[in-house]
Amino acid sequence: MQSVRNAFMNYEELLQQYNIRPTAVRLLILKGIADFAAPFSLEDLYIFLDTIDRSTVFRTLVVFEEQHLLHSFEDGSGKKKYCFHHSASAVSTGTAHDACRHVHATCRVCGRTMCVTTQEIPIVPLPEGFEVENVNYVVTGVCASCKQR
Amino acid sequence: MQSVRNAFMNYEELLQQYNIRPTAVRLLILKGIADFAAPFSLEDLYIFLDTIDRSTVFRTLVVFEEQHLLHSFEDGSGKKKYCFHHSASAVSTGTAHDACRHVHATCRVCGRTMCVTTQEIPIVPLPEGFEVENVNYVVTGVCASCKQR
DNA sequence: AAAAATCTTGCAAATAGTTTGTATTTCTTT
DNA sequence: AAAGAAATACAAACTATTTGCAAGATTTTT
Repeated sequence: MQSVRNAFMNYEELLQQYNIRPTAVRLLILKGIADFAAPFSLEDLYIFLDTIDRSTVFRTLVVFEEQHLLHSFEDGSGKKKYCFHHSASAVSTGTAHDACRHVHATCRVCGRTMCVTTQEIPIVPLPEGFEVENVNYVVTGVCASCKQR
Repeated sequence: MQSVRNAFMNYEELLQQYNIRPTAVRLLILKGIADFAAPFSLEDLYIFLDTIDRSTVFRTLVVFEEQHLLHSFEDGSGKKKYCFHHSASAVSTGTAHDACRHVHATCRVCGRTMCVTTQEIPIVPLPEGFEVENVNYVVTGVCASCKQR
């Protein structure tokens, strides 16, 4: 699979790869998402896109997540955050393997969340018989640039 | 420090240890909390206590968390969850060491969240200069008893 | 012990964020 | 081109949290 952040990628094909009908609005929303370097909230995206209705943005995010183009998680900010999958397995496997496998670091001061992709989330032993579907590991604190000030 | 779950503990002393004035309402709320074997939401506690106002319960939880008697986290259910610290370090150190150090497992079917205290959360390398204050590791899936049905 | 100051609580309402109902528009298929 | 299906916008509902304020309780000061 091509990288979702490749500057030369074809957004239309990308949506089709994920079995999402590439409507005009969805392409606009996808382009908007690609402009975010870090996880974003519904609000972030809605403000950025400006002309598209909030409920449309919301329902589009639901579709994108259902089709595993995005994943969502909570970082403690009170707003659900979304981001692209960083692995390339989503389309090929279509299974639970497309769950998020990286750590998120949220700065309490500036509110930004970063993806920590240098290492996968370490697995811990769980209660007997618990079937894992998703793992969410969020570190909260103060980022380097906020600490200087 | 005595265990917060000791059946013979003195709730009044416990609050004082955490620098919380032990009012009648706070003692009722603390006793209510002690009846939950697993993390609970504001709503859980409010319904359980029944006679105490929701905003009072809320503000009490804020105080309990500020004084590090409880910690809170999000498990993806949309409701903030609270639970006692499982370590005994809170009073003695008074530092970031009283942050939650264990994994939570949430069942998508029954909605319950369990504390996985068999092992501490494994540490991962973070961006240069990031100062960790809190770590939240939540596994979502289906628990053993829900899987049987 | 009374008065003043501070903290706590209950009630009501505001806020924030997400989600849904429905009519209209757009797209796809026939 | 017409019919059917899907997507979108607008409005409003819903869920959970949070806050303003007045009344009550507790602590401190005089």
